[in-house]
Amino acid sequence: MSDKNTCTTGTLLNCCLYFTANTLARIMGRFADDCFRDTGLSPSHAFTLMLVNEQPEISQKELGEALHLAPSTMTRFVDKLIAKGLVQRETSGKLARVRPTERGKQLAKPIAESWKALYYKYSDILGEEEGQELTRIIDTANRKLEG
Amino acid sequence: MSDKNTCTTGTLLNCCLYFTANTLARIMGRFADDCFRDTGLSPSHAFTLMLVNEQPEISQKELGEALHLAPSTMTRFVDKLIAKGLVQRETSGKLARVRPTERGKQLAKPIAESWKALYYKYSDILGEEEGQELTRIIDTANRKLEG
DNA sequence: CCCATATATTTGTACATACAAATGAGTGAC
DNA sequence: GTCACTCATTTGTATGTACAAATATATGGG
Repeated sequence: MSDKNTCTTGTLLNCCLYFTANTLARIMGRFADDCFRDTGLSPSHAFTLMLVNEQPEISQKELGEALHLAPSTMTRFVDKLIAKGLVQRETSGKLARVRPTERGKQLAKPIAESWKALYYKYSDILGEEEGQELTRIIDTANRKLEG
Repeated sequence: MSDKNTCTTGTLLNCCLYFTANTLARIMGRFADDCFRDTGLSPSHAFTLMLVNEQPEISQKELGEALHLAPSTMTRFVDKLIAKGLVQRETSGKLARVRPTERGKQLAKPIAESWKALYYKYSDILGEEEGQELTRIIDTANRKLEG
């Protein structure tokens, strides 16, 4: 008769995908914050810069699509990266294209390393195979849910 | 040779648990916001009230543990529920116990219904079995990751 | 050429959440 | 009984993210 099996709402919450997904996201958020701390960027900003480094002149719309983030969020992200001197925004017509500065390019390697550290951090706990499997399953669900 | 298989960072992101977990959480957040809209509460606040209704005189610490949220976050949540006249805070010693008001109790049913609607909303897309399976897998991972 | 419409971005504002520091309350050693 | 310590809560402040409304640019029909 473990506590785990009594049917209180407390445990019922764990049967709710909204709830478990949010919990996982917050846990991973803490992990990622730790790993990316020495890049001086939050994980999302680091990912943004990573995409910009990889595809210079990418538009903000494209960034938003790649990151599944709202347009206004991309504006704030790019604003912040500009403030840190890591990218430039070049508005050509109605598009805003984003390009890395030299300092931005130099961050490519530290970001890649932080990202790898994050991968190992959760893989060490979940097991590498299981971690990948979990990621794959969630990704598949995301595609379905996004319609 | 679909685009899906080219190895750009854009697709690599989907192999990152931090990224996929966050994406899932945001998608589910939108679903939940929709479903809970007519309760007048955000999903997290609704869950908080649900726990209070189920275990009157629960302490904020216990609420935080059940919801995996930081103590300061619980203070804000309870503040908000008080402002809406749904719960009362009764500080006895160093503990803050929370109890539902009549209006809070009346919300129990609408909240339960919204919750069920949320369940069906994602189950319809993922399949009920698959949704449950996904939830279970994430919950298991959460337990491991929380240590 | 001008209007209607569609598209990309920006701005104002708001919400959920967290961390760190401050407060307030109980507890055990002496 | 007081001092040191721990614990629950609160407060100040900051971050990430979103929505809705505003703006700016393109585009196609007349």
